[in-house]
Amino acid sequence: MKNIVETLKTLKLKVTPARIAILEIFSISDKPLSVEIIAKRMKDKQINQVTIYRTIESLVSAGIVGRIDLRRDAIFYELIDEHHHHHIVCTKCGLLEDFETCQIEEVSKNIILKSKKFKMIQDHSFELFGICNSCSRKNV
Amino acid sequence: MKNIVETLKTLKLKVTPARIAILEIFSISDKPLSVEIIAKRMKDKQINQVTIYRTIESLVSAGIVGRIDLRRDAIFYELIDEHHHHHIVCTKCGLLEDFETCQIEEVSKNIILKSKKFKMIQDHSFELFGICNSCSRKNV
DNA sequence: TTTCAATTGCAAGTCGATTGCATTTGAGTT
DNA sequence: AACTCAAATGCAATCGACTTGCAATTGAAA
Repeated sequence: MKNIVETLKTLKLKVTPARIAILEIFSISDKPLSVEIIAKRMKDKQINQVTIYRTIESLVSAGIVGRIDLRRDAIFYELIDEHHHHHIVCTKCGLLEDFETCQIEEVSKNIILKSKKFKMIQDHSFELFGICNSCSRKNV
Repeated sequence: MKNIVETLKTLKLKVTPARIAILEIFSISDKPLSVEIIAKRMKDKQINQVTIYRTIESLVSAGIVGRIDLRRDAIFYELIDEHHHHHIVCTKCGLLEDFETCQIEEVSKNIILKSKKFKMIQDHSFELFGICNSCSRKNV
């Protein structure tokens, strides 16, 4: 992500402390984040948790943040950047690994061509769930 | 799904009214169901909503029911049957369309071969999200 | 500097899902 | 057929992620 203020202006979103802070946190993180995690990383700044929820919602609507269901306690979010990727999640400990695949886009295209009820896809989910090597060894 | 009682016995699960009722509902439904929907379809039978939650959990653990996040209010579930499929979801009205694709299994295999932190995948999510033709026309 | 919709904080509320506990029950054992 | 006990169930209470109402504040355009 380039300059955060510029990005917000381009999107015609008001430049507010909450948006800047949250986008900063996203841009230095290489992992999807939950509202709870974001709140912890903002402890110094005085920003209400409700504001985090609403700010993220505005960023999702603006199309620069994506929502991910990792089958954990809360919803996770991450910046939608040029490196489109997906995740493998450990169902025991939550460990994440990214992977990139361009095949999903092809699959989606094929599917939409065959669909009778849909002509256009906005988004997709594709996450893998397993037990990481570390948890496997622990044999929990 | 063949005989429900036989299935439960094979899985070493007790044959209880709740399990039978829920598996019956699943087996006549061609769509994923939420706990709320299942509860409605069981109004005649006297089965507590908590029991539905716990029964579904046992069926998920036993590996015959799968959990699906359709980005709706609640989690959805459906029988894991021979026709492995995924869904396109209308983000406006929730309309569902199934699709089958064997390509996802291939993609998963390729990914796991490259992974450093995982050697085995249990499950995956793959759903498409869009606006259905009907909602498009309404231009909401 | 004026204006006003958008944003924010606070408190309260919503609602899907979970938990504790006493009771019941399925199914193996005697 | 009676015995045994872990598993399953119902009820009430609770949790916790998320949402909403409302008044106060603020970003940014006029």
